[in-house]
Amino acid sequence: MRVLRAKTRTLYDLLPQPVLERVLATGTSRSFKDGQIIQQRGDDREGISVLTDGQIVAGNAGLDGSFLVSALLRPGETFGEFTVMAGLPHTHTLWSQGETTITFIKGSLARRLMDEEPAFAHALLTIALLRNHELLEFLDAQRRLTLPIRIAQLLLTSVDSKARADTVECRQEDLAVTLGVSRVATGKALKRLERDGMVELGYGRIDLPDVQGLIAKVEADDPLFMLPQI
Amino acid sequence: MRVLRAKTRTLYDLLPQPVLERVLATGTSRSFKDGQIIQQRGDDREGISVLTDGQIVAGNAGLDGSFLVSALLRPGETFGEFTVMAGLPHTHTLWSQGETTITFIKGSLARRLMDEEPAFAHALLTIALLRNHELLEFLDAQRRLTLPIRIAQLLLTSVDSKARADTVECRQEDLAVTLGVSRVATGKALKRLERDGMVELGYGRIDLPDVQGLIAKVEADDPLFMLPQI
DNA sequence: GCTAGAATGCTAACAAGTTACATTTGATTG
DNA sequence: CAATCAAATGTAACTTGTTAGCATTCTAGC
Repeated sequence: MRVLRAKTRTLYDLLPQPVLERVLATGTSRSFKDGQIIQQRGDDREGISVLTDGQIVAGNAGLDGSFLVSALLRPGETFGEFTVMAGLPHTHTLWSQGETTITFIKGSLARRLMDEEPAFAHALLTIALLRNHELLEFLDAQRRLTLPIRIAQLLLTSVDSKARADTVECRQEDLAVTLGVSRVATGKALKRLERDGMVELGYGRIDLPDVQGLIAKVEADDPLFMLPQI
Repeated sequence: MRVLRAKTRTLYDLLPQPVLERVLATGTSRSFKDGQIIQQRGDDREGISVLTDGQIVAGNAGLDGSFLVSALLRPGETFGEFTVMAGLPHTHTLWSQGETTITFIKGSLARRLMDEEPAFAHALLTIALLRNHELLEFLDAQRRLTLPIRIAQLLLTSVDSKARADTVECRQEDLAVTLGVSRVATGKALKRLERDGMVELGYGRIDLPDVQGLIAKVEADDPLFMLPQI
């Protein structure tokens, strides 16, 4: 599955090298094969995990047992912080996509580390706030914007915003999963964008023949839409 | 408007008194009359604000200009942290409900304060993680659970979980706003709960004649549903 | 070239939410 | 103590998204 999500800042970007090394050295490394369950919704094992290699899918079972994806994690991203700071159980079931490795820092060690390395606490705060921002924007978009516009926003995150035209290699299914809607709805919305000349649909790819026009269209509905500039 | 939301931990709960006093003394106090705009979506003024008195509604305009509420803030709650730590603009327009007072700590001072008072950084991290958790649970519930169940969860947050029966004084509109759905959808869902004998609808009030039964019903769909235990 | 599996397209029936408008409720008042 | 009116709730027509099933198109690999 292709990850479609704006790149976020992670521990790798936010910590000075020596601190990062100390953090990773404090934890213990664990590896998972493709499709293994890393943790279950409701687990209350206290600790902070850093994904060091591979990819993780986060989600939960719906009422009918089907699995609903909530997020995709990439190397450098962390999870489980709130088990340490807030004593809350894990909200999501995580499973590995391909070979993955995580570094697990158990609660007591994590707390000590935060006291001794203010930069660590600082980085975790920044990450939590960024994630918060992302969640709020997502929720907001879901309420305020139509599906075609949300799809356009998502496509634009994987594109050179200066380009005149570009191509995104992804399946409609990938878009659907990230936005939490069905593939059928995604297909319909893409067709509407195609009628407006904003995209051209291919097999496993979507061409954006007029990136600037698409940006303008999105900004007309969401004036504060900004492409991530990290 | 009645606030329907589980009580969360705030700076007031998380900071030792002397630190709290220092934090509040570092900022400057501002007051707003009922209905005044405190900040606009997109503002990028850096600073952390603490709501010290009154109530704030957060939301944004939809495509048609109508206002969509995203959150209700209560005394002790903070906002704007990510303008300081992540350099991001405000996601929501805020406006005061009734007379409100906030304490605004501008970016540079907030950063210094976090360095000098680790407890402050610590508390902000806890708050951010709790909010994260709340947002993830909300998003998750929205995808996985039906509206009647989500409404039941919400009603149960304002009720004595030990009681046999109880009453919630709120308008259907209040429930609708907190869940981000229309009042009509809320009414329909409540009717379904009424047919199941789980609620009795009044004018500006909802009776829960069988609190334990309602809890059981919710837990059947969301086994990890837990009443807030602060 | 063929072909099989993957991805997309289409349809129909249904579910759930929205908007706009109608009705009921209960506090206020002459 | 009716009459009134704004607040709250209810109803109906419509929109959008969902599921399910199947048809079609694409492409990597034989």
